[in-house]
Amino acid sequence: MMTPSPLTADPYHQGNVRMTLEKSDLWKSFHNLATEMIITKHGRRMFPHCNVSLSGLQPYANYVLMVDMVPVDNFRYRWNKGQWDMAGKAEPQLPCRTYVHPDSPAPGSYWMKQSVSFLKLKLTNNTLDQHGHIILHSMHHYIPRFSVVQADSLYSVRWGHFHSFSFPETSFTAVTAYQNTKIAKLKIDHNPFAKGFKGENTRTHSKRCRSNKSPGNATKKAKEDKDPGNKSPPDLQRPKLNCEPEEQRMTLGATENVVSGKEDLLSPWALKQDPSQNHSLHTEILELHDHRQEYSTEEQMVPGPASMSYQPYRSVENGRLPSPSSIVEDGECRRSYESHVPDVATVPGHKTTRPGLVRDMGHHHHTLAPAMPQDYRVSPVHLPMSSKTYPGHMGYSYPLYGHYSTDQGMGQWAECGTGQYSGPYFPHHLPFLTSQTLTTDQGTLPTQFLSSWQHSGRVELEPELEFGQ
DNA sequence: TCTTCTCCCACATTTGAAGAGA
DNA sequence: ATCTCTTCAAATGTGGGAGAAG
Repeated sequence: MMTPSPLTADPYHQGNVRMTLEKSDLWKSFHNLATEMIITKHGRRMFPHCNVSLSGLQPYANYVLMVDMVPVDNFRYRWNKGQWDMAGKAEPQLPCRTYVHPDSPAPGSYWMKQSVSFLKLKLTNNTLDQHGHIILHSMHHYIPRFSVVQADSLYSVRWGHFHSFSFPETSFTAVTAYQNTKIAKLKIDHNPFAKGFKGENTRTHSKRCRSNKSPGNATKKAKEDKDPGNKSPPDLQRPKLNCEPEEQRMTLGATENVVSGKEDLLSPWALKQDPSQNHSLHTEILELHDHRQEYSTEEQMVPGPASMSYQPYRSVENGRLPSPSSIVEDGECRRSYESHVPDVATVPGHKTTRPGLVRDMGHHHHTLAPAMPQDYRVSPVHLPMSSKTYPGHMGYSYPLYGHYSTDQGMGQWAECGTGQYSGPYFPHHLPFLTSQTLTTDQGTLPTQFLSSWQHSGRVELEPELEFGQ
């Protein structure tokens, strides 16, 4: 169900970029268990890795593809008795690096020719990392955000329109060690690099024997207690967050009672709370219960005009992600979203794109992750509300230059408030770009461009002030 | 004491160089 | 001389265990 070839030059499609998540079924399998991604000091690949296909691009225009990790909420979590519980406020924001696909920039025809893999993307918890890996906090929730920018070079990205996409099933919790053993098993089952852990006559077994030499392995016992799911049948039921709405839990076939006293801590981990999303994300589970009718599908099914402006607002209110209006279920393994170019002015410095205004717009301003922490809400990147939005619209686009006017100096980065993360990650002379970007034959990126790239981690972090308050 | 992180291990896959053969 | 194919070693990626750190 891909869009017609752009060669047809259908004017109604020229501006419509569609992105499809490959191996969506695999992602959903992990998502059902609450995906965890290992982060290490030296960087760890994601598994499943991000793999998308694109359509609707202009074949002869150059595009830059990027992905960054957006915090889903403003909380830190802990794995407790088989589920993720909130464990306080999130750590101060880290430099949010953007991984630029090494093939960027490339013509639209190139990107559409085959699926685009972000296999080499690595996650790290090392704030001093200088390899361009994406720096994340352990025990925090993130969701990858893919961006497509029409730009002839990495220099001109900031003047291009961003088409951003996010797939709820790709959200994950960054961990330094797997908390949910079911996730580990699922990874072993599907990741070829982990085949060494399959079967019983593996090193794991021998190691266990070795570890038996040390009697009274408290750690082991603690771990068993840690994941009581081990003792339960392998029903592959996704651990439930305390913050999940009750009706959703019930729909998912949960039997546990809602933990009382946490209702006011409703997590904005939107993908876990959007019933319509669950409708598609938990198909495997729901097949057993067939409670689909219990989901409110109006967002997805009825993109009426009345909801056009309301939905993003409600998304925030309920901590939901808007439903995609153009979800394409291509078999079991692909989901796609279409990004419509918003009807926004493209004049640099356009008011609607200024962070200040975005802030004034409060939680209305984006459709991607409405439950973002405050920091990201003021992010000038999430601002499609100023433009024509479509209900249930996952993808969005925006003019980047609007956020970083040409007269914007580096000074603003230095204005980040006190009390925020003050680690060594913010030397202005160090580009927070991927190694791919840095090694491109474009050479060193201009300062202004660098500053714009820092937007997602730093520039937008004006609200970091809140952390210090 | 508990939770989280880091290091190391053994195993599997991937990659690229080297060599053989056509 | 060139190309293709095979072999092999090194590099890389993986989850788990043990112990350290806080």
